[in-house]
Amino acid sequence: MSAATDRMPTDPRSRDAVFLPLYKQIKSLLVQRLQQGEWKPGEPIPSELELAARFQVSQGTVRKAVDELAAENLLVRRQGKGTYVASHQEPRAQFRFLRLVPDQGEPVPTHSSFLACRRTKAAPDIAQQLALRSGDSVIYLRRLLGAGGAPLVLDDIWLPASRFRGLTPERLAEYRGPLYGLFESEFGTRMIRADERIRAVAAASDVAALLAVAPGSPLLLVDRVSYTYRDQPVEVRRGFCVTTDYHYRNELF
Amino acid sequence: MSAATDRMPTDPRSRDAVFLPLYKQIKSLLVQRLQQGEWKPGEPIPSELELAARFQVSQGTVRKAVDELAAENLLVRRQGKGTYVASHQEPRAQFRFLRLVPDQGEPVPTHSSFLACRRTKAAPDIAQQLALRSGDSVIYLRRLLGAGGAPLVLDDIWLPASRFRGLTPERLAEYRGPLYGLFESEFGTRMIRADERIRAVAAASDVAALLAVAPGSPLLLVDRVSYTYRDQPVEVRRGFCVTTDYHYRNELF
DNA sequence: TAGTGGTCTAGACCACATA
DNA sequence: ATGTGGTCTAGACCACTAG
Repeated sequence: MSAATDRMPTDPRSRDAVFLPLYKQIKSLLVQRLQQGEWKPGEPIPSELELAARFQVSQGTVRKAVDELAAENLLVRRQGKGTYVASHQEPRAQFRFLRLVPDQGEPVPTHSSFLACRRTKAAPDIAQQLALRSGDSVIYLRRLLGAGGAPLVLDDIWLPASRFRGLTPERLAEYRGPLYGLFESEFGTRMIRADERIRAVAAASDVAALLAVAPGSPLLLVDRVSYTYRDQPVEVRRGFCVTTDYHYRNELF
Repeated sequence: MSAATDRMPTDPRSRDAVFLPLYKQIKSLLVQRLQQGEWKPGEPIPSELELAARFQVSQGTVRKAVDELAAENLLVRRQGKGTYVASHQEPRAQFRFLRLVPDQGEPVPTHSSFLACRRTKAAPDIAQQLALRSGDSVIYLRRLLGAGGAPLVLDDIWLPASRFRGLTPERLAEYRGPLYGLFESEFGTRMIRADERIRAVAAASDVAALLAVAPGSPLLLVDRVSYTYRDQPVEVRRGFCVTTDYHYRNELF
């Protein structure tokens, strides 16, 4: 076969003829299957040779598609074993979204307690960020995260109710592990990436009380919007962080 | 030729026989040449075919090495033209290390004024971060960054004096453009990556005065260590940021 | 021993930029 | 028309894992 040419000729009839490489198309098909849950987090996907046969392309083309998905943390390659759907359950991925680390020493296991879990109507700004209509149902959570006895982060979280139907205070109380692990295993929603906006603010009195700091203390405010496959927003999170013994780490490339 | 085998046999004599792929070796050679300044920022490197001939490997192997260096922002590929050494001068790379953006609207050009530029001895913590001996000479800069008339960031910067010999207040005053652009074109030192530690602090009175905020106001404190090729630390920077109309943006993958 | 991903090669052709 | 990077293929062999 003569490579890409026969498959995707630049069509002279369409005026905005777009060249889409084969491996991008394969990549898109793989994401589609991930989204549909054909392969679940933690499970292996078919081998490269099998995928190549299924999609009628060479192994090299499948490889390039899988390479990119692995680089984006959607898949995890394991030499000699296979390629697996990434999961928030694996310890390896635990700290990918947790940037707050102690100034000294190793990260200490955190303890989370939920102060609120209820269904409400989305305020305009929350609705907009979740790509919902204003007034659509959302689930609101308030969570206090502590490390080594001291309060560390107060999170307000909003989730689209449609996607997280059945998320109750009881489910939250009994669940152990990261929140994103619960979301992916219980609700089939896997967080892929997130955008954050960070600023310094003075602690309001209610927040200060919960975090056991003086009102007006400087806090790190982290506004996050999380996305699942295909850039679908699925979580809005606002966290107030005490950064006296912790800091937000970041690596710039 | 029979691929990797003949070139790098897993040596049974050495007990910790390490398999180093050919393309990793090529990559290392390319970084070495970049570090030595054989090709300067903004300049093209030889074509893939020429590099393949020079290193006696196939084009595909060179390609894989270059692909990784491009992914790490050391090189920039331009289809039909060639592969270039990345540069802080290009507008494309301007915002790679500038994460502070306005809450609304497009980034406004900033104005920087230098409040200090002198040679001193490195304090222990600075020396340690720059991999120097305590008491080695460093250049200390203090810079006030403003946007749209209002002060935005106060930066304290420490640089190893040996690498930046000849950096004077006059040179700083007359230079236009990003600081990293000056470093790379005038001192042959190109910043590759940086580690940051972020926290919220209350403004001390002197800092508050310079930033035109009330003492005790919450500020974003960004501690940065920048590295050049081969993970050599070359800059320590401590920035106090006013985040009332600006925020630090971050993307998590 | 078999199966998986990882590396390397050689060659063909395409898209893009420039002269 | 030429040269560059970009895509695709087919096949060989290596490293790693597990039954």
